[in-house]
Amino acid sequence: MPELPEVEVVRRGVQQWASHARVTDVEVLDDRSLRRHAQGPEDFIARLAGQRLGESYRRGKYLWIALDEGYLALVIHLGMSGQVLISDPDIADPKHLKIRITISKNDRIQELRFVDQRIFGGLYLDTLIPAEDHPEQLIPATVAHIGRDPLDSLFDTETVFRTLRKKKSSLKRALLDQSVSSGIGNIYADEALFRARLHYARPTETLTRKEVSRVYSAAEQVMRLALAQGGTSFDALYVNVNGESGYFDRSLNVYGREGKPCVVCQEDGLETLIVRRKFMNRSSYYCPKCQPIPRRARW
DNA sequence: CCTCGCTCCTGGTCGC
DNA sequence: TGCGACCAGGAGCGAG
Repeated sequence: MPELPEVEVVRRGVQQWASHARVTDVEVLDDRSLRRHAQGPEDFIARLAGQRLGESYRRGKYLWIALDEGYLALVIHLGMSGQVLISDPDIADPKHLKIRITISKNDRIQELRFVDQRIFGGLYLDTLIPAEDHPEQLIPATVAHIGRDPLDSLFDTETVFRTLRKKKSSLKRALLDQSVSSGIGNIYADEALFRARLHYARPTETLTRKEVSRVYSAAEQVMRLALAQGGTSFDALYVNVNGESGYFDRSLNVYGREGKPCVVCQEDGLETLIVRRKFMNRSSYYCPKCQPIPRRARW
């Protein structure tokens, strides 16, 4: 499943191959992949066709390409299984192809193909508005409520700390809450908690500034590591913008490691086994020794 | 306003 | 071998 590092890889690919190209044709093969585009496929096609694409941006797992005209952006969310492929038109359509955007750049015709098996992702056109905390930056209106992600240079730990102190929730729930900070999914939430030696059921209002800093720094670190390795994925569904799979599972220390020894404990000569628990209807992995259950846990 | 559980969707896997 | 149950999960939405 695409996590933030994969989305950043896709953004870079889109920037290289699609930015400053002209849209010559748009084909919607499955209306369900037009997420949130209430006006329907005809409107999407009519407004996108003929446009010149501008720069590519990202916040959390939202990716968008600004259009040269009209303060509009083509917003892309990969969801669970979305892929963006840049292909020559003579290459056969892949399975689950949902939207085809034919582009022309330097007299070369290519296709930006949106492929999605589970249809949790999708595309839509949205208006660009100034970001509230930094009005020089433009952001799609539907993405404006999303917090900055840990890779954003304007990400502010102090703001997050104050937000968490006011909340009555659990730490993992807050990590996954996209209005607090964006781009942290189930996998990186578990990895960040493990590295910060904090338990997911820790009540947010009891967190110290130091602990908040630790867990978000950990999230940033593990995502930068993934990015340096070309994206995290152990799901063959994920393919980057040029159609190449990314692999990174060896760098995950807890996620998916139920019953396997904790790598930190192992260095101390202890054999603690990673535990899996149901939390928020999702799997959570943690080390019972490194991440003890807090005295006043909030499930 | 805040918190939290439900829901969308498909394909792979497992037990009987 | 067939079939149903279950699992994976981002994020919007609405109930309380």
